[in-house]
Amino acid sequence: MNIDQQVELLMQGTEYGDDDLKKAMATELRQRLMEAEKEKRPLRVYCGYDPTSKDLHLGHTITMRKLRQFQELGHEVTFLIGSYTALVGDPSDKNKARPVLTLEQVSENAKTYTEQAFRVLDRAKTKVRYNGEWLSELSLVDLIKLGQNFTVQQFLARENFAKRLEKDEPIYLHETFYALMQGYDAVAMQTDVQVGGTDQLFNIIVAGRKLQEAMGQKPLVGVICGILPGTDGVQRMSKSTGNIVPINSGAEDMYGKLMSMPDFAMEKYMQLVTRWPPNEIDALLKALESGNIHPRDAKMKLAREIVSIFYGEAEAGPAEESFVKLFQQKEVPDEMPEFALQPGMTVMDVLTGAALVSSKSEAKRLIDQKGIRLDGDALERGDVLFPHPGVLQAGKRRFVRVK
RNA sequence: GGGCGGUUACCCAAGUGGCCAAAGGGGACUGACUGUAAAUCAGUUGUCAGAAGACUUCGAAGGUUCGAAUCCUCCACCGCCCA
Repeated sequence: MNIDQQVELLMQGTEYGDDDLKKAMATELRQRLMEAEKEKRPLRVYCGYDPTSKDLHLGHTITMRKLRQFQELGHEVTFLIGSYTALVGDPSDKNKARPVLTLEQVSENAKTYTEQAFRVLDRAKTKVRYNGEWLSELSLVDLIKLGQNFTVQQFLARENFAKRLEKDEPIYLHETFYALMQGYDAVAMQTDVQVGGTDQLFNIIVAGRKLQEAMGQKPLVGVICGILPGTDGVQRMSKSTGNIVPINSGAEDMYGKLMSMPDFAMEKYMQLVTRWPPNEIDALLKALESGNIHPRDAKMKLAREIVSIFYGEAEAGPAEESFVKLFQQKEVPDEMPEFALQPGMTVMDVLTGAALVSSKSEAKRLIDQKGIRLDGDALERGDVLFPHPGVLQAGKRRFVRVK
């Protein structure tokens, strides 16, 4: 791959909210790549992760995919765990302050976090580090000196702070440390390239570069990845919005969740999560536009690609088959939880016993709405004896085999 | 430290003594339609009970009242302004 192709690939799916900035970064990236080639050294690339939760979803993996691209081009990738920054909580993507984690929670989360990350990253080529390594060494004086590089106005100009200010919501002093800490990460690791989401724009472009310059380093190139929308196609994928595609919930679940995304979200997913090169994505998008490919089929191709990234082709195939069977041919899934029917049990007993519903009221509602089916036939009442063993279905996607 | 305001169900938000299980919106869920897409239509959205009804809920705890989300006291948390 020549340098221009590399730049195109690495800039795929990036978003700077400003064309000039994007061009500038692309140019700088190109220069760095050339330098690296000439000096026969890999670029030092990193992305930081705050292990605020244990379970990763697709949104978390966007930057990992980007790191992977760097790895495949032979660069040195560091998976940085924000053991210290997590103590602060990044204010970036929230209009609220984030809860602060304890060190124990951080290290516990970090473990499962990296494990899942290696489904995308090449384990052998990834360095894992914790920013507590250097941040814990900083003295108060050091911190003050870092702070001298920034003005309060710069922080207040940030969208998320400005918004909170506008709405009279709290902005805590410690939140402003986050950018300093992250900027210092870049300095400590003498970073060439930092990868992050658009919510990290300020931390990377302002804080990281500025501190590096102040410390006499060459300012890093920021590769700012676009934000992945959730299964609703609009809002950023996040647990609190409830629109996530978890990466640890099984191939079938992932396939199904991906198929439920709106058509218009496909392009983002192609750019941000697949392994497809830019030209292939273009071709697929063109085929979609001209009607040469049915949107559903494109989505199936997309879902299969993504599932196979995380589970391998061996599991992606069957996941697709069972999806087709289940939803296109309306058959019941092959595997589902089982529930042992006891003599004398009513429909209600089974529904609550098998945890298909969270309350009896909910069960009654579902029954009234014809949402409870046994072997395909809607059950009319909850207070009668359970008719016979079979497949009990609540709504579209909750199944239990009653034996 | 002083002055003022806020805290309502998953979220936003109305409600200032009975007609409040609590308007409205969002979200979610169910059904129809479908490509588990979008859009649309109909419905549901505290718990328990076979409609009736009962019980628990409006930051926490006490109190006034026949009756409180609404009034009083105190506590906690938050914001704004002044210092």
